[in-house]
Amino acid sequence: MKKLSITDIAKQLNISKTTVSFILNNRAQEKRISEELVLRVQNFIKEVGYKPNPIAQSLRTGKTNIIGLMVENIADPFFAAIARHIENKANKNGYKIIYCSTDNNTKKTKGLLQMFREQNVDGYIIAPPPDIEQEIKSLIDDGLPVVFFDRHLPDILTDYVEINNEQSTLNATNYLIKQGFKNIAFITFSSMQTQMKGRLDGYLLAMHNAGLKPYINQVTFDPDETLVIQSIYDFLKKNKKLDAILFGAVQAGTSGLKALKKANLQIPADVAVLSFDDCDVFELFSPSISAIAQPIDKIAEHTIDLLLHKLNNANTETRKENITIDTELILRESSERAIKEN
Amino acid sequence: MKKLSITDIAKQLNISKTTVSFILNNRAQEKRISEELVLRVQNFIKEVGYKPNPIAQSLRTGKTNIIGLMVENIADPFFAAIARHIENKANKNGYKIIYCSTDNNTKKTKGLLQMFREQNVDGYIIAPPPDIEQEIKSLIDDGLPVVFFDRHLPDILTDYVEINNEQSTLNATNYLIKQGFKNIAFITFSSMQTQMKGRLDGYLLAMHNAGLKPYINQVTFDPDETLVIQSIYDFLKKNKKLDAILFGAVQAGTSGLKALKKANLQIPADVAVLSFDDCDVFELFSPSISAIAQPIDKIAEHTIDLLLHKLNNANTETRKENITIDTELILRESSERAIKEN
DNA sequence: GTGAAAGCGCTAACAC
DNA sequence: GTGTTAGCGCTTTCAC
Repeated sequence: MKKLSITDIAKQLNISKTTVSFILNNRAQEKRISEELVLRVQNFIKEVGYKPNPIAQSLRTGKTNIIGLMVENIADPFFAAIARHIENKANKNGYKIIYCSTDNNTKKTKGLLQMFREQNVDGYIIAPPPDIEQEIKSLIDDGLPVVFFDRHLPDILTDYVEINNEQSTLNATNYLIKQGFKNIAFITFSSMQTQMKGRLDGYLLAMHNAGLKPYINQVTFDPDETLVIQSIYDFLKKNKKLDAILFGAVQAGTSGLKALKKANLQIPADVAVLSFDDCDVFELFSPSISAIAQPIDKIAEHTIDLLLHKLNNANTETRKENITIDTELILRESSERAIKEN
Repeated sequence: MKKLSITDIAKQLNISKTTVSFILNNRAQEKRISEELVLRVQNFIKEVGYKPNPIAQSLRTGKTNIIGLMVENIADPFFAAIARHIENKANKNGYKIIYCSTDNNTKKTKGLLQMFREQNVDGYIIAPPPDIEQEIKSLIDDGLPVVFFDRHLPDILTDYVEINNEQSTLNATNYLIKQGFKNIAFITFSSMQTQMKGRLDGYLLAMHNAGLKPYINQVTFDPDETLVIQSIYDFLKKNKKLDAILFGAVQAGTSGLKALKKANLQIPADVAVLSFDDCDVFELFSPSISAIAQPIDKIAEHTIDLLLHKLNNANTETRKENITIDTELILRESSERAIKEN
């Protein structure tokens, strides 16, 4: 059973395919096609279950109704959750999502970007890796809508959605300071990307304001978690005076907890813990883990909204929107000042 | 700067686009095009950076090089990890992935399936929801390659990759029995799908073999986790004799742990715990949580391999492959028989 | 108000 | 060995 084409429809109804096309694209009124014919066509189409071939439409119009989503890693719970929300809303608006994981790797991303371009995706949602400015610029120059999330590129003028990274770690660090902790470390992945820089800055500012000495451990990210754990473990061994740790990312946090376990340090008696990113099970830990929760729904919602808006208003406006969203500091047991027994 | 088309290439080289097309599609030898011309064309193409328009190719050939991936929920760590592996391998083989989340909802899935069909995806990787047999059958009848994973539909003859669900819970339950537990509950989501049925069967078989009375709690899945927790909590309150629990899915497990905390039950002193699906942080819990680990990499690898194979050997063979993969029982503290103090 | 026809970029049957 | 040409299914200009 071959699929019907617009020509088949036209033939069977003894009209031209132009007319069918106009009716299909809601231009019947504009083209002053008789109410009656419109109805006849619509009924017939529904009856035989005809659907226009989107590939032919794409070839003709240059629009694919596909959005390219580039996350760091789709297996990462944060990005997976973002992907879920974006998918929902995109589908509702007639868009499909092609995704890919950049691994935050510049070279890989260039290849993926090329793939998306060849595929002619209509718009891009990207958590950009470093040093990708040139390729993004070329995208934008060609009039393709691009929205960043989670981080941005300072040299690129485009819409983006971020959380208030600096304020978040500032608040968290201030809280730890108020609890009476003095030797507070910041453990994170080494990165010069905006989100990570913001988090580091917030921590440094709080420590500076309080006149405290900062302890920073920037771990090189590695897919092999044992290396990360070892690196944090070594840092802990070298800095025995630490009484609190702020983790700059959830992967650093969980690896850090494993390192703390390995070092046999009690939380929060020996060292208090607070991690960026909340995670379902943190409340189940003993002690439960304090966290800076990102409002993932909001981030995703704003991101896809921004892109859909650009998609619907091509070239209408060039104003770039930058949205900053607040995080929530969730205080649990791990960051409480314990009464030391002496 | 307009993109070049094959016609432009042909014109600039003063040859016909057929020749260019043949060279592009590696049919130069077969068509006996001179070595020299081939080289000239290839160099020119590389020089100007020409890439064929995949949409025009699709329209012409009916192939899109897109794989449709239907998971239950892309935000679920299991499915996200699967998606990651499939993406990797698909990209390496020149395929892109369009994904969607079915929510295990039949009606929603029908719509998504329709969307994929309209989009003309080349092949399907699906974790099928219930009652979708008709639509899948129609897919297969139309010659479209379909591979299931995580579960299958007994009435549909197609390739699938699953784990050994029944054996997994059989082993786990037997382990608990050997530890000396007598009142072992199985808490899971109510579902008649093959994977869930297998897990239930394994548990029942083990209990039956040991002459023990089964305690089953089949919770209705709800995105609002508090309802799940409450339901498990109620079950715990009604069955105070329980000394061990086997959870049939990781979401049941984490919700269950929250219910146990709420009920103020100590693990494993009051009740031992073992959960289907391992999760990064289970080893960090106090006590650490025992789990049945699915080899996600293997599942994904076999699944995409099966599909790629079908894609490359269209119609060559109709033999269906069903792959069953073993799980790993990871024993930690939560399932150890505690020495009760009396 | 409706239809003929061009053309989006590509592949491949067929001609020479 | 290479070129001509028909179409894949659709949108849209232009003519009537």
